[in-house]
Amino acid sequence: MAHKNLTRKQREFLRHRKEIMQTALSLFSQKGFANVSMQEIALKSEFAVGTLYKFFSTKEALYSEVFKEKVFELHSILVKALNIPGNEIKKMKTFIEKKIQWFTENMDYVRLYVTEIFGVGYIDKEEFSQLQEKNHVELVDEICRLFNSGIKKKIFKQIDPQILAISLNGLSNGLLFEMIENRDFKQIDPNSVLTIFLQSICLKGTDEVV
Amino acid sequence: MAHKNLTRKQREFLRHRKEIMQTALSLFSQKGFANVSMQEIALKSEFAVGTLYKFFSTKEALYSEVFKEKVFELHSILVKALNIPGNEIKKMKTFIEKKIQWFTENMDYVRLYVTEIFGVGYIDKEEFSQLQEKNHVELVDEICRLFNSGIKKKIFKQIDPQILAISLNGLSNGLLFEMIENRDFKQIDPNSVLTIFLQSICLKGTDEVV
DNA sequence: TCCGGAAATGAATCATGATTCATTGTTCGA
DNA sequence: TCGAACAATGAATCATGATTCATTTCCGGA
Repeated sequence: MAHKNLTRKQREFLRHRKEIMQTALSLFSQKGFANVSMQEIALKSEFAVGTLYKFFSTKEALYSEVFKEKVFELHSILVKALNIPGNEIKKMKTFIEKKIQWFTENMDYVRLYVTEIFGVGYIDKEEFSQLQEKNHVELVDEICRLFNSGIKKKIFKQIDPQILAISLNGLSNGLLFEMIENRDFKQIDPNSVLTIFLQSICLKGTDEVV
Repeated sequence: MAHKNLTRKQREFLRHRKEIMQTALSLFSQKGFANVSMQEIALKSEFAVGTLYKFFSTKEALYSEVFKEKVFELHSILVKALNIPGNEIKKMKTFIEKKIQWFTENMDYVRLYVTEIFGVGYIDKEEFSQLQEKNHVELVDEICRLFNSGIKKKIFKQIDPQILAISLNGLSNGLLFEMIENRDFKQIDPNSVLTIFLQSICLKGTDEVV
């Protein structure tokens, strides 16, 4: 990104801002929006309360920034995964793997994410659901494209790609759900579950194709 | 349940209690724990604030009661669904249908449910996760039993029932996820998704079996 | 009808925590 | 070195809403 031609002051400003956001993310993730006070964020980030307000006009604004940054991060990882070089099955596997990896690494954050998505969140509803909608549609489209091309190549059976996209999304979300709900889930390899799904939509066995 | 041999006073007490809980459920579901005040619950339920405290020692306690009642309701519906008369596929379908039906009818509440499960909730963590753990294990066991008996009867392929149970749970949860995240999801018939899953684990086509 | 105690009431108390702003510290060009 | 402009500080303010409790209302028996 544009990082040159900024004065030292400006760079410092940005660095401080980022520091605050990181602290806030970690606290919000651990304890949820309502259970974190500005005092606490100030303390941990080693700024004064008043200073936080120099960067973010309200607690909600801070939260919103922090939150949206992560949404973008995840979305871009997923889209990227669907576009790696390789055949359709490779792409699907990468998609799932990346998703699971990200969720695993950001499990604390995922809680916030779910809370917001499910509508009892703290971010301005209009703004967020619009963003969310946009991402969601984009992703489902991308997955549909994947299935379509797989069907054309006779790798997949001829099933409505829309339904497949949602099944895939649903299955992977469900797994994540399971992982989070049930901490000792790790004994189970997500791949084995994915395999079941693949078996049902692939014309041939998956191993020979990958 | 035991409802006779109570004085009128006692019955009235119970009725009032239930009324408060219903109001609270509806408010909490719509706006989440943090965004509902005791004043508001009092107003809507047509009792005075002080009265609420005659029934529930704190706001958390009220919430907890309301919340747990619903958890029991869902759990008992699911267990019942797995034990209707019929073959294994019939049971699975009923299970999914009942689950989807309940989630659909209680969509507002589901938000609370998810929030709690994902750990940023307001109910005493220890107590709740113990209850949740118990229910979850019970359910997975029940589903495993189902798959085992299906495998024995050669209706299902020979796949680790534990993995199947989690896949099924994951898939149906994921669908619900999708339904809630994306309001216009209703265009898609959950059965079509279930069918994909069934195809991959059934030895024969499902239609002939049901 | 009258009385004692149970039940209900809601204004007042109190705790928490977001937000403000007068004060203090820092930077840097003259 | 000096001081104007900018940045940081955190104690004080203020709003919200949970909880309490002194008072009132209700009820059943004498």
